[in-house]
Amino acid sequence: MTGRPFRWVLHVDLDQFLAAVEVLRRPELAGKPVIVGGRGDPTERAVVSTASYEARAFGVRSGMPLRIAVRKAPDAVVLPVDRDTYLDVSDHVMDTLRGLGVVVQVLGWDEAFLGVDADDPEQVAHRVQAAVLAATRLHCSVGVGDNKIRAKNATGFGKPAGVFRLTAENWLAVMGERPTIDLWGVGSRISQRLAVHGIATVAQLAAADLDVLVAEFGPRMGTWYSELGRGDGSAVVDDTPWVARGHGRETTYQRNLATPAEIEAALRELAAQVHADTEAEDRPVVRVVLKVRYAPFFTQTRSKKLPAPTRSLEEVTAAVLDLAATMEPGREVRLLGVHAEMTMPDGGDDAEHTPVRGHF
DNA sequence: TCTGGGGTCCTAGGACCC
DNA sequence: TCTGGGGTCCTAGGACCC
Repeated sequence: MTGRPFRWVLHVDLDQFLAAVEVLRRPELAGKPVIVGGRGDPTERAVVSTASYEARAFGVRSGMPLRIAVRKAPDAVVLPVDRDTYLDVSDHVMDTLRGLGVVVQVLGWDEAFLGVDADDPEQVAHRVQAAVLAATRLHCSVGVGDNKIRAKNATGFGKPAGVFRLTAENWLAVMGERPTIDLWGVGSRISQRLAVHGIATVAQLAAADLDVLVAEFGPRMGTWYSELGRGDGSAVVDDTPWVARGHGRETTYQRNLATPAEIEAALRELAAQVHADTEAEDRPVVRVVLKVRYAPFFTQTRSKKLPAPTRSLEEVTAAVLDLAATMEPGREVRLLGVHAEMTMPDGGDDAEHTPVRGHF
């Protein structure tokens, strides 16, 4: 199945997902500030994955260093990230959604687009919320849109546990005066570059000269940002299971690596882990990427297409060590990452591509 | 304040060929 | 001696998302 456009797109987003799952299995945490991040040790180099609403009241945000978070909320309970549990709960949620007879496009652990042709999408949204709550005791918010962009942007207005509709009719009224960074796919850098051209709000982006955007961002991204400003986009919902283009492993070391021997040992370990991930999918590696973050904060990447696709750990490791030979000698290494791109299975690359990166 | 780990996609520019 | 224009492939780096 390759997906089709729907009359309505629903964007379902679980509220404070990781923190909510932790509270479910430890009911005594209900109502308390809860922070999920790293290994649960706020003295380590790690960041917040999710904070409960009570912790957010202290100014804790996801992506914030754990050390800073506990300074803001000293009484918060800090818990380690438990990926396997969240994945199990996520599967249960997605199965529940599929059980409602809608087309489900999974976006992440706690998010999905639903394709709906009903006359009353809010009624479907409330049915979705009730079903998810009954099956998992988790609350979710639902954005209703006439395409995926509007549905995705609508969800935030429904939080927590609500429903909000955003269509061509009310897009500018609701979004027009908001800063461009509120758009899905516009981050701090792009919003700054837009501001240089006098584009600070969504309405200004919607009215901006396409030539200016294309000159600044290129033909593809310029056109994309122009559409984003108007809320235009695809209403195709596709339930084809996601096939990863590659796998990577990254480690930030609690103490920087200094000697060539410890760096090589770390690279061999990462290469072996990545290789195991590609083996598990039974697809050969076509390209390897090495990412190095030198202390304190300077990142380099090196990549290399392999002469031929390979399944050999020795060849993958050799390519990684080859790339590592260009690393700067004598500098302390804070982070190492090894990423492997794999061949795509036949017909696995015909999905609709969106310049919003990283959804899966 | 000091920045994780899992990803994807886009662009610029160099090398090379005709 | 001075050197166009188009295409493709590849790498490095940037930006964004959850």
